[in-house]
Amino acid sequence: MTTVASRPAGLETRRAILDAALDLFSERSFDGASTRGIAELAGVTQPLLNYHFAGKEELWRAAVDDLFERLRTSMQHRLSGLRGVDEVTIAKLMVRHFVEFSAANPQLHRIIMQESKRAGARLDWMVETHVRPLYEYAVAMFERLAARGELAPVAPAHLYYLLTGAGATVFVMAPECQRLTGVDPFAPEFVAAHADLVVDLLIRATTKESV
Amino acid sequence: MTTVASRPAGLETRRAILDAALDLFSERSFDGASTRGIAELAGVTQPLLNYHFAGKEELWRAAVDDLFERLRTSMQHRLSGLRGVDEVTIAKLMVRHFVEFSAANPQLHRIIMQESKRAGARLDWMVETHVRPLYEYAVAMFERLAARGELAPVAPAHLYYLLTGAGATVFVMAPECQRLTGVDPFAPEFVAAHADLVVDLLIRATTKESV
DNA sequence: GTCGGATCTTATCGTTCGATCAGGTAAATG
DNA sequence: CATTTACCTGATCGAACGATAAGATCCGAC
Repeated sequence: MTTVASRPAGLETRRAILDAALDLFSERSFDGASTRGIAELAGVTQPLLNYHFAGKEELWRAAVDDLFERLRTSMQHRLSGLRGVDEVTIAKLMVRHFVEFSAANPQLHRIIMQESKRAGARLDWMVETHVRPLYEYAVAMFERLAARGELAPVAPAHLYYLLTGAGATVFVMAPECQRLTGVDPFAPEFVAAHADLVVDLLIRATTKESV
Repeated sequence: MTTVASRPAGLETRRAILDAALDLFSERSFDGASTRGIAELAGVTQPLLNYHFAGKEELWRAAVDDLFERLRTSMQHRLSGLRGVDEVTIAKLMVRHFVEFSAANPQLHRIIMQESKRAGARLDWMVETHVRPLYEYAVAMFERLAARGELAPVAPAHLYYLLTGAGATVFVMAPECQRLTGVDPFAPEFVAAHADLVVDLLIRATTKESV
């Protein structure tokens, strides 16, 4: 915690600001999160945000960049060393990792859902920079599974939003879930059970005979 | 449009304000929607909001009341005149109506998701006033279906958020869906197909043998 | 016809917002 | 030791926020 090292004290500060920004942006939306609130949560003064980032919009982009980067690296790490495994198993593993990541990082879909409600520059940037590559990857996987007869040839838009909606919503709405059901959706047992259900959902509910 | 009638000119204004408030609150969150923006969308001046409603918070509550009231009445209307129909059919019909209502009124889950991200007075009020009755009804239905062997005895929190997440997310995120996939999720064919998938998902993916 | 309450507007209040400026401190450099 | 540079803070700007006060308008009642 105490700044010890040579020069790069700014890197720790930058990280603290990014983490605080991610929390507040995801929880209170872009407009609802004030730069003063982010600064307070990060333990710094407000003008420091403008020293490290060009402005509020730029800070938001940096936080979102950082979040998607974590998703990519964690997914790659999870799937590394899987040579020769059949694609159905890989698909199940990816869905499972997606659910677990959504539980460990509820900010991801909170921000995505927030921005996706409204067309605009932030949504355009987020989609083209971060979401589309994931979507294209998922679509390609859907198509390979459908060609093998493992998945019904349902339009990818349906499958994609069924997957993200079913897998992430309960973690996005964790405070409501806690209050409404008394269940903590971040509890490891709940996350594991939910991942099982979503995997079953996507793989079994859309097998060829079913739809 | 032109105010014809006797006295209640205020009722039309009140309705215009409520509609505008619902659109902006759901799209830009409570903090992101300004009273001036709502007034402009409603075609009135900003102080008029404080004449018809006690304040921004009160306006938000009135708009949410109105929205949930529409959900209740439309559901009752859809289910009226269904005597002697077996419960599985009723359940399917309710899921279908839920998806269709979510498509016709994307504000519903936009507001629910927005407020559910963060504990607070607005979430508490919304859950206890509007969400809990729906949840209790759904849980009772899950339990009856499970007792008949039509549904696996999965914890209701999973089923509830699978249903709402799978059924509503694509409409909440309609602008992203449009830009990402080129598909308009509000198109009648898309809504119908999505409702089919969700019904299948909930009824078939959780039959006893599956989980 | 005029009176009274309901409806709506103009002007403005104090607060908070994001951003900037001028300066200050401390570590690296010569 | 003197100077420079990276990092950080206090003070403050104009704009936008939610709210209110004071008054205009209009319609039904008597």
